[in-house]
Amino acid sequence: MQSIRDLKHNFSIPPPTTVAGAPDSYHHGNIRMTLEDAELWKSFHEIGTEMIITKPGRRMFPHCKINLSGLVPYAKYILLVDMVPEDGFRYKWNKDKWELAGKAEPHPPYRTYLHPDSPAPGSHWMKQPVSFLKLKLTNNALDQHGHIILHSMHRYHPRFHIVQADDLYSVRWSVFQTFTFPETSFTAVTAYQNTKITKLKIDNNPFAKGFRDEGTNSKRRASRGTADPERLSKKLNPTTKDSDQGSSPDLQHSSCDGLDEGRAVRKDSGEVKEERYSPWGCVSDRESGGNVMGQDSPAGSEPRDVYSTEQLVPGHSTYQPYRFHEYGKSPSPSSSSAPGVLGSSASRSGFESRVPDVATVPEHESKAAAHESGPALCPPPPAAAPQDYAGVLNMAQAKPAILGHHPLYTPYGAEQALGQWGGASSAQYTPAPPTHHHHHHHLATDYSTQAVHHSYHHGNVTDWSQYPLFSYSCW
DNA sequence: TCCACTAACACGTTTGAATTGT
DNA sequence: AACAATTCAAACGTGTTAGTGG
Repeated sequence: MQSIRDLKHNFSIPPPTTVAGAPDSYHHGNIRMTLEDAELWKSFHEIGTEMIITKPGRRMFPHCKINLSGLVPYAKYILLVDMVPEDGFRYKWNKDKWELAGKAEPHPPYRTYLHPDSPAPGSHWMKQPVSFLKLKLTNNALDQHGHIILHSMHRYHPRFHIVQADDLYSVRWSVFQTFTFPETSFTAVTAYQNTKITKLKIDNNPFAKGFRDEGTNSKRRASRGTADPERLSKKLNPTTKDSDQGSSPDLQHSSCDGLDEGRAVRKDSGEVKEERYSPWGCVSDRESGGNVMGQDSPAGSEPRDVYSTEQLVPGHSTYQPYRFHEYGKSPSPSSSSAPGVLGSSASRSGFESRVPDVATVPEHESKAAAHESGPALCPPPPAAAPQDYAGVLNMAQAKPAILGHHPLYTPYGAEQALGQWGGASSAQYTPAPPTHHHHHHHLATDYSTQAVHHSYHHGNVTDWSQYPLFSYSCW
């Protein structure tokens, strides 16, 4: 194993790769996905995007918004988003740049965000940009709100998954396609490190508008010094938002993450990466990330391999290894020829794969689900019946239809569900049992129990499988 | 002392129920 | 009575900053 010293080797995060002549979108088969607000993303990417993660959960900014086309209008699809590590390292902000600070820590429970409109017909997804505004990131490994859990000072990038399925129960049997956009990579932080990023956020995020006025800041600063008694009392007011659990309320907003209305569709996004592995591939355990990446120089393309190497594609015997040249070379700004990326992609058939082992847990419907189906389903061996792959998903107001009348595993609605959440099989993260029921509107998969492998395991599966969309927990 | 992180803050934005208008 | 438009208070989403803990 390399020492941190070796790893550092004068390393610093290089300027983001500049996309030159890259396609503004990419499509698997007939499906085409483009990133909305690509320019904004790029402006952040050029500086080094940082996403704040807090205990209660924090939204992303820019937030993920995509355009879709090529879907079968009448076929139903489910959209999912998850975050995967960029590499196997931990970073630190030193002076004015990012530096390696060692190997990445074991990743916390994996969760996947389900777009609240899911499932919806292709026509619905295509008629306007699809935003994931309500997606929240947290650094709380014990989070019970279903937010995506990340480590601070680690780098990640979102993956967008499109699954053709009538409901979450058929996801496992459905064809899914995954897309990623280089410019959406970011470093998770608990406090902004690069002031340029802070400024960009303030200038572009409406919610940060209050900080554009310097006078306001100074004023606040002044009042802060004198612990105003009134303020303190105000804090005690029941109506005051609870900073810790306060995030739950937002989940109650029914208008969340819907499709953006009347928004102009921009298609000038940068190069689009596509991943052909199966996010649902078998899970071995997080360590592989470190192992795989740990050997390589961060400056090289290797780090990328953590998520770009060949993936298990259940149902496809012709799976081929695939590597993202560009994406992996963040250090080399020049390597921007997007064509290479696409060119390197293997056979198109590889883009599709079966989605196995999917268990869903629509939160806001957890109660109903619990009623209908009762407690968690603890399935038999993997690769068996649908129920076998009970997973934990935090769903943002997923349509009740998703649950349909199928039995569900409810992480929040049912106590036992939570047990799975923490993962009896997860030695590292063992969230405390829920003390109360929540209406969870996020659908997230908890991968804390990654020891399980499904039977679709392909011969040359790689460590990629450690980043599945769904966990095979519950047993 | 340094670093990562947290909680409390102030304040603009957004939400959504109540109210008013057609 | 039904629906649309408007109001407005509460909740939410922000970056800041002092304080905490290792």
